[in-house]
Amino acid sequence: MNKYESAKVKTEIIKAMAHPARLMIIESLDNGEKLFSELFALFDCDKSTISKHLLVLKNAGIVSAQKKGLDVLYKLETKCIIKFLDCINTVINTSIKKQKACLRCK
Amino acid sequence: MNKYESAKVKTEIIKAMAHPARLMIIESLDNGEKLFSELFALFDCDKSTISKHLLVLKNAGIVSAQKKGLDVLYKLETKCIIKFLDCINTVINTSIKKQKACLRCK
DNA sequence: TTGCTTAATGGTAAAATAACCAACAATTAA
DNA sequence: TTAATTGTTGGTTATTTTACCATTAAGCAA
Repeated sequence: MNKYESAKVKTEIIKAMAHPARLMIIESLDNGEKLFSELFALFDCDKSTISKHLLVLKNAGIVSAQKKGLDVLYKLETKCIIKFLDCINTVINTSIKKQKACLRCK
Repeated sequence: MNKYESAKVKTEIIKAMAHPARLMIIESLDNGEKLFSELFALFDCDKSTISKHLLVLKNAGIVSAQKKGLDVLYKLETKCIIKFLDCINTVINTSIKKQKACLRCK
């Protein structure tokens, strides 16, 4: 597998995180496993939309699903995902700092 | 700013990472700053394509650019991005392990 | 069984993303 | 100045992603 193909595999997982709803699902699941109905309640959109977002996360190996009667229990497969979000905040804060510094110069 | 908007800001950065070429650029810049020409040499595509990928990374605050004569020097703004890639590998390895376990069951 | 509830799937249209080519802007060297 | 080189931007087309609606499948309860 060449470098590009190797990078492509990684981006499949990153792409799965690259949607506000899916990111919120991940953050929510970090506090413990949740039922589909609980996750769905976080959003104001069609049930099928959330179901498909969860499918994307499942296919990426980020979450796993388990039937519980009529409902489905979802849980996070790897905790490290959350640590990354701290880094994202660093990027955001760095950008904000630079913008402010830039304003002072003008 | 509500939770969805907050998540949206974060996904802007994640989306910037969610392309094989951009991920390779990030990984390359982790070894030190690079000229555009050096980064471009990693790929087999149009120069404008790479230029636009770099613009995406710059807009996300992941890299910064500095003119050096005819060339442009790019560098990584935050090192933590790289640590995340370790996590991605964990997700991949976990998935592979599960697949193998699944095969044994059948 | 017969409804009732809930998540998942199929289909479609709109929006976002990505790649190429062509043209441009900036810099260097003759 | 003029010509050559290099990175960026504009424009177009093809692909991918996303959200909704309608339908289906699975499980529960009367």
